[in-house]
Amino acid sequence: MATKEQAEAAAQAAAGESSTSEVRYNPGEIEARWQERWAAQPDLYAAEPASSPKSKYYVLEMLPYPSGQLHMGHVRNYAIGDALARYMWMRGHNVLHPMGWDAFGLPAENAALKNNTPPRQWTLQNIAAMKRHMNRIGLSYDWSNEITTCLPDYYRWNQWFFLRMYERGLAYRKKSKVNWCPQCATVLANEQVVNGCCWRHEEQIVEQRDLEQWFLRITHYAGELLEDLSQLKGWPEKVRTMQRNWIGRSEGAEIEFEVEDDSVVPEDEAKARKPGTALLPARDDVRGTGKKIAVFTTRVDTIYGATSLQLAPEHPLVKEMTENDAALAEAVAGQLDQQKKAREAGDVGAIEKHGVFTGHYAINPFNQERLPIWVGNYILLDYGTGAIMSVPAHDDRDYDFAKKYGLEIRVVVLPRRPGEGGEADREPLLPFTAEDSLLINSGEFTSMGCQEAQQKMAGYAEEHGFGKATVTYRLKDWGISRQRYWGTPIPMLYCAICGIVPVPESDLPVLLPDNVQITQQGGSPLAKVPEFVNAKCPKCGGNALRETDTMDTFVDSSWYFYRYTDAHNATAPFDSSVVAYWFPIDQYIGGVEHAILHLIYSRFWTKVMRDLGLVRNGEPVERLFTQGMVIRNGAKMSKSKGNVVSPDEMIERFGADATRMYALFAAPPDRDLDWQEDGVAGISRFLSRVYRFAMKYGERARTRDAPGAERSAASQALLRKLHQTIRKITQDFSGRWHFNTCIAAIMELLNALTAAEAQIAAGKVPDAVLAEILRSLTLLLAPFAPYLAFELWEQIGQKDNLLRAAWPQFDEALAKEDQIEIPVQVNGKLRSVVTVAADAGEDEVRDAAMADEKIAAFLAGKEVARLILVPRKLVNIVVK
RNA sequence: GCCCGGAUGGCGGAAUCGGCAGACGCAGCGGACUUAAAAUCCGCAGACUCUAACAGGUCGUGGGGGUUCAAGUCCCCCUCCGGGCACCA
Repeated sequence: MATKEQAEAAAQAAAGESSTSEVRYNPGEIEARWQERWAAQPDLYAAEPASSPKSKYYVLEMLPYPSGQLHMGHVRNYAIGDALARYMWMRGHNVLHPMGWDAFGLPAENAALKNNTPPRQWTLQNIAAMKRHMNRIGLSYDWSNEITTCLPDYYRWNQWFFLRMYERGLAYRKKSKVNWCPQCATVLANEQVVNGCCWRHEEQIVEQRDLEQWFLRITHYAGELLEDLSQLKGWPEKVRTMQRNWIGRSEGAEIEFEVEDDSVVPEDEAKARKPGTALLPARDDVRGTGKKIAVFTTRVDTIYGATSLQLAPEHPLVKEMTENDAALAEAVAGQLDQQKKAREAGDVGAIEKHGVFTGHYAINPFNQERLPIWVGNYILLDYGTGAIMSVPAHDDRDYDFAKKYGLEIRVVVLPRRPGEGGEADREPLLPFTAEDSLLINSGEFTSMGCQEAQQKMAGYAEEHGFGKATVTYRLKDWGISRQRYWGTPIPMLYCAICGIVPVPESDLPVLLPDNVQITQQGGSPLAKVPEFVNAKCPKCGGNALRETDTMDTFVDSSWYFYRYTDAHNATAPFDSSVVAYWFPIDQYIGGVEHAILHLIYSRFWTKVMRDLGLVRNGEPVERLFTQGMVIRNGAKMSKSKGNVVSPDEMIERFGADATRMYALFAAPPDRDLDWQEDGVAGISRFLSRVYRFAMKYGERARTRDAPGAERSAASQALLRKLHQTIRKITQDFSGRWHFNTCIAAIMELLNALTAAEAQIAAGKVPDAVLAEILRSLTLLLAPFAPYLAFELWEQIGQKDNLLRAAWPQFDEALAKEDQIEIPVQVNGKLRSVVTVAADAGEDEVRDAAMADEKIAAFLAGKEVARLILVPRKLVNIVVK
């Protein structure tokens, strides 16, 4: 180790030299120069054709909405993808790294209203601006397959896919309750409703409206979407869990209860019936009406404990019952109203349970008991069958409800073991919901375990024709109709004679007209354009009306990454053989906010395309990476919080290299990143030190001499550090992606170089060694600071394209330390450190430890009970 | 309520397999260079404690317990923060 005096002498020597040949790192000048040169080589980052002998690597960042502004979240996302793309090129892969624009959507219409600029013009201007910003950052995109989703050469294929789905029954129209955002003046998908509010307008309560809508049958793939999640080993567990919950598979049984025929009920009994009465025993003269109520349950084993049926207020049978019962109609209407108010209050979970007795009864098919039929506000129409059997003893919600209305609570399951729910084989604490338990009072199923009973009872129901085992999903079909202008027209016609008629494929694309008056009033703006609306029916030639709704913009982003492989194809969405070469995407990078919406739709679309015979892969993305948010002053950067730092300003002050490198250095990429401007200045200082060092010794690094065999200790040490750095970064790229520590390692390498500067200046490090170090250092920097790397590459006399230069190989022999420090502990406490040869044997290490003065002092007069020696790690001496 | 993350110096973070806690950077302090400043370079730097100094000691990774020769890392319990889902039968 150098003494303080030596170090100061070296510093003085170095300082003296640099003052005579003052070089300054000027990122503005360097980056402007390289940008010009890169702009002159449009195919610099172009992927090679599928015939390339190289192995393919498809790296993709989520395409942005062209708001016109890049924010730090974008910079971080793209810096990660760009580092990976550049690394993969240098590793000899054929890299596809495309970019495009998610260009349809409401902001363009809002901007049109505000500035009186047509959406198309506004969007295309923004795209041009954002593309300039991306190029300024120095991102290695292959623009030859750029996609703009609002242009007809792209959206015609949305229409084409829609027709294919329509032919297969995967696209259909139905009237349904839909989520309506008054501010967007359009329908929202279930996935776009957050806490009962609009995803774009956090304060806006979503209303329910009845509308005719187009749906895509994503539920057809619910099972597969769920099962295939287990194949996605390269996806974050968090995202897989979120999708699993969203799909929400429940195994259970559907059981039909027949409604009792009221006309045969004796008059006195009928009079006795009041809301809240308990169930009635089985009667011999009971007759069914033939009307059935199907319920879905995951606990068919508890069916002997059912003491009422509960229907959703919107259930069709309730509608029927209220027709001749004004009092009931009023009660149900009140209930719906309350429900709506509670939902608007926000906290759905806290809504008090509420019910109305309908006056009717149904028959439990297992024991012929007669269950009162209620309308319960906690029953959801669109889950399961919209009706349940209520088993108060064994369900939390049913228990609350029964307590409130005094319904009978009948225990049919006992705990097997003490602990959960009370003592074994005794009446449990209610409600008792554990399933590892035993049935009682359940006819022939008594004394079975719950799981066994579930199977047997579902089988019994099926045998007797009143039910079956079934699976229910939470996932619902994807409503894609939007009453907006700036989207893909849905290629459908309504003919007075022929009904719904698809636009023939030869008539695609259905062009979105330009001259449209945009208003925020309800209804699609396209409906006010007669030239668009009025068409001829392709079947009968008569007058027909066009569908005036447009598609959800998530349709655009569900398959865009396929189009990137063949964006100019005019006869098909893409060439399947080219897709077969590039897919699946090797690495997809984006924000976790798309964990459900975009990433489920994309998986669905891929499965549809596979079934259409267009692609062979069943999943679009092999590995997914979700980067953390960019935070400043403890909150996510946002205009409303006033803590936004603009990338432009950072680039202006410190350069693109420093800005993007800081985005990788400040935190591991999967964690949130705290933006500190002083940190960017620190990176800029580091790049400046690299630049000055390289410029000072660049001339010597131009040597063509091969490194000689004889090397000074200084060269050995530097080469060791170099190869350790290469090893660290290479390994990190292959999995962990902790670019923050990669950059730290490059800093350490530079620190070692400047610490050895006196020896370097004195010629103790041969030029050939210096050349190897500078070349490798430049290559290591290339994924993170491409401008500086290209500049230095040239300055040290390299002529070939840096991006195609081979990534440096590390040499284990050179990376190996010849001496290592072994910590020595006594009773687990660090007492000394001994230095031994790296290949020292156990005896040698033990002897060195025992011989150490400090250790000897600790051992004096004590008995060594045990000695633990971990090779190359540590020695721990246990004494009594 | 349920399911995932996370908590380490003044700050961002490091410690990849149970083996020297705090790499690297920021901010800070001291110094060199300078007429001066900026820039640059060198050095110091978890807390407490002992010492004139050298050297040393104790404590320390949100809190409490445990396993182990050894725990930021593994196990159990708890607190706080962030995210997702939520009357899903």
